[in-house]
Amino acid sequence: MARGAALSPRKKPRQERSRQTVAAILGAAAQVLERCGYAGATTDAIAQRAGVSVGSVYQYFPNKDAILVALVERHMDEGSRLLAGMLAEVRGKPVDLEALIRRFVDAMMALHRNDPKLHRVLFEEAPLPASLRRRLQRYEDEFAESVASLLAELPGLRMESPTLAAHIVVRSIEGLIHSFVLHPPPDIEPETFCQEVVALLVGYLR
Amino acid sequence: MARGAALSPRKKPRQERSRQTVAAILGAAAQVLERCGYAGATTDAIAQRAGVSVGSVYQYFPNKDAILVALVERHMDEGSRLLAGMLAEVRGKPVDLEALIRRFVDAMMALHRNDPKLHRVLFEEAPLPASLRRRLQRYEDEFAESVASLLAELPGLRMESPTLAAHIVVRSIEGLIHSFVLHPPPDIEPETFCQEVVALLVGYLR
Amino acid sequence: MARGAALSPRKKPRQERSRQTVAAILGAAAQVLERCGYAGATTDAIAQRAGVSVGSVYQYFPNKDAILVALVERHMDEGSRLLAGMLAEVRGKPVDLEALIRRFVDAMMALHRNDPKLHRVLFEEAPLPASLRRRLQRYEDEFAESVASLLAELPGLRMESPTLAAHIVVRSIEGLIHSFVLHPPPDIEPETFCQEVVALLVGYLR
Amino acid sequence: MARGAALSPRKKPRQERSRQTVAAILGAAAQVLERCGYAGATTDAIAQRAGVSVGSVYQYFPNKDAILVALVERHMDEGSRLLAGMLAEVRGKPVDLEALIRRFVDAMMALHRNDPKLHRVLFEEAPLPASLRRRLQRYEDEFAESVASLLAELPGLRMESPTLAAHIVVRSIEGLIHSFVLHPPPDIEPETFCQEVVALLVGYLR
DNA sequence: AATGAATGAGGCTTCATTCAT
DNA sequence: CATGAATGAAGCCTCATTCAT
Repeated sequence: MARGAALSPRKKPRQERSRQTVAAILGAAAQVLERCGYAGATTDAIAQRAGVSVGSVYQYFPNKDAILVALVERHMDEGSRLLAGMLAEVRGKPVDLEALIRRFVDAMMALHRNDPKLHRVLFEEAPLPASLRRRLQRYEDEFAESVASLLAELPGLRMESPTLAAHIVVRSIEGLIHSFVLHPPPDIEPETFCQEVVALLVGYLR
Repeated sequence: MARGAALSPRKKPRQERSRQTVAAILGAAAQVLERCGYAGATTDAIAQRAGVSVGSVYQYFPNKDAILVALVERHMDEGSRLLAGMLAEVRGKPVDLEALIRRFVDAMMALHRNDPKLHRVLFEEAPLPASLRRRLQRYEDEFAESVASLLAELPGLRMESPTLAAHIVVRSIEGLIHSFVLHPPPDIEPETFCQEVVALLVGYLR
Repeated sequence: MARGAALSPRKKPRQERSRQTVAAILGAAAQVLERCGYAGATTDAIAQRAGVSVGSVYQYFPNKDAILVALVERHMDEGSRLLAGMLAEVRGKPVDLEALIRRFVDAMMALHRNDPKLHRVLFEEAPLPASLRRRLQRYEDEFAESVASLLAELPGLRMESPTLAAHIVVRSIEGLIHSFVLHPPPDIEPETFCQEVVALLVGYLR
Repeated sequence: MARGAALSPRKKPRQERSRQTVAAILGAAAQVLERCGYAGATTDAIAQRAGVSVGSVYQYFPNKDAILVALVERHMDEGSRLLAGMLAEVRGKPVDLEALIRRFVDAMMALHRNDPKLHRVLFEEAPLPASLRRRLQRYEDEFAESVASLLAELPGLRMESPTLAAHIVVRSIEGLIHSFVLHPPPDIEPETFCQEVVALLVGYLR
């Protein structure tokens, strides 16, 4: 990891062609990371798979890690859109606990189903720069806070601390689904699994 | 990572001196991995910290991966001893569900508290050879099976599938504690957290 | 540096606009060379500072060397105009030795004062193509010859060889002023320095 | 040029073999620099000419510039030994001005005769780190100071400022010989040239 | 067995130059 | 003609591994 160096994209693509190139690079990086892991994702491999030359990669990203960061950000954006959407949707009309949890589980499942391996490489294997790690942390904390306030408003739940409960909820959903998607246990259908996760948390909160 | 190469220690250390050297190398590798991450753990760094020369490292390990594998095995051994001990202890006398879960949680906590960072590097960041990954998987499955049969014997639990339940239990404990140790949420004591995890699972199973 | 390639400007700028562009590029190259040294003077940097695209640079110069060569030629032209002017002025009316040397020193000082750093980069740091180096050499020899014949005509000088004397004169003036401008010794005024150089050479020739 | 980075040798060679390797690398670097200039002196070229692999180069030098620095230091050492020796020799017994200057000229000639092109590349073409440039400057100033005090003690010299005179002496000798060695003017023998330089300075100082 | 010097493939990055728009 | 995106050879450097001592 380049320390303190520029990690943000180098140049905003002005022409249409450039935007395509950047997209191709990010897509290629995702594929290569998924297939070969962090160590195997060389800049040459990424460029080749993107169908461009290394030079083009460096026209838009100051170094290899910047590609990674861009990818993580793309994932974070997607994730936060999904979760924010879910929260907004839920906040409006009153829902019962089970429906709430189920939505949450579904959203998380959707988030992980796309490319679970890439997710793993990106968030576990890759040595992300500290700043990005902090942002991730902050983001997860905020999300947990939202869930906490949501739980606090639900009637009929006995909790000592909504914050603690929210943490447990957020992290067990995240952890369970992550592990399920990455190492699916034999003979268990996703739907069955999701129902069980919902049962786990409803039992906990009620 | 050299794939498909020999990964088992090159030579069984027969003499005392050799055994010490191997231990020193493994200890050094653990420290370096913890401090510098996977990328920073060069063979030179490990050798230096172990107080031996690179040549000596290759006297006992055929390649860098083998060190990593040995380290993972050491951790697995420790873990399986801990968990097996717990299972044995529990199997003898009848315990109630809560006590059972609590023991499990405590064991897992003990497993992670030692050097959480090393654990993370070893099991998430490092690109373990496929064979080892399979062994880890198999081991976890076996453990889940043990838990399943244990649960099946407990009276008063309504479960559709002990296997599924065991999976949920094993993975949520593992996931929650892992994340708690690595990214401790603000203002939450370990003890409080453990109690909450227990509550989560007891609520689920009962 | 591409050796043996075409080094003369690719296309004579016929139109006003082109001439401006070429001038802008040369000016930019001078600035960039001065600020960033030879290594830092990339074609992109030059184009950017000139306010044109790299493509445009290559419209007028077949390669990077050609820019450098043009710049050196510009400097040589300026220098030879200055020195030729001085020689012409001196040849007409009879001057005494001291005035002659003083003029020479002043001209050389004027030549170096403008942008000493650029001068250094251009003539020392940059790997000029051999052909240009030869031209520079030839030019300096011719100039020394002129000085030699001038000295030969001056009465009252005892010299074994006007050629040798001229060489000594030309090169010591050049060398002293070059070094003075680039690494000014502490607490010495330019004027004082010039007088001293004059004294040196007058003492030598008389 | 690596900024602020380590430029001093990486590892003191302990074994005899290492010392040979370091010597070979420095020698090779000198040759390559001389033949190919700064730009052409790639690490691979140096390693190849030294008969070792790139890796070996980096075992002893942290980066390419460190080789250059070592070379410059070697030259500086040689130079300062030569000049210091000359100064010491001269300080003891009383010498007349001409003999003094002559010694100086001879020493400088000796310094430049070895590998004049390398000298040029090293001190003019190569972008030396600022710290080294300062050391060079300081060294040259000290030497000029020594010469100044030497001159101050000589009887029968009329100088307004020994410091200024010393500067003129040091720099004109250095400049003239440098240029003579690098671009020898046609039909002038070194001995003739040296005598002329001596004449120049004796005429100046007396 | 131990040492540490030597190896060299391979990764990251730059930048002169070309070319499609 | 101008633009700036694309190219890719080539340079620097690292580090797992081997080998002479």
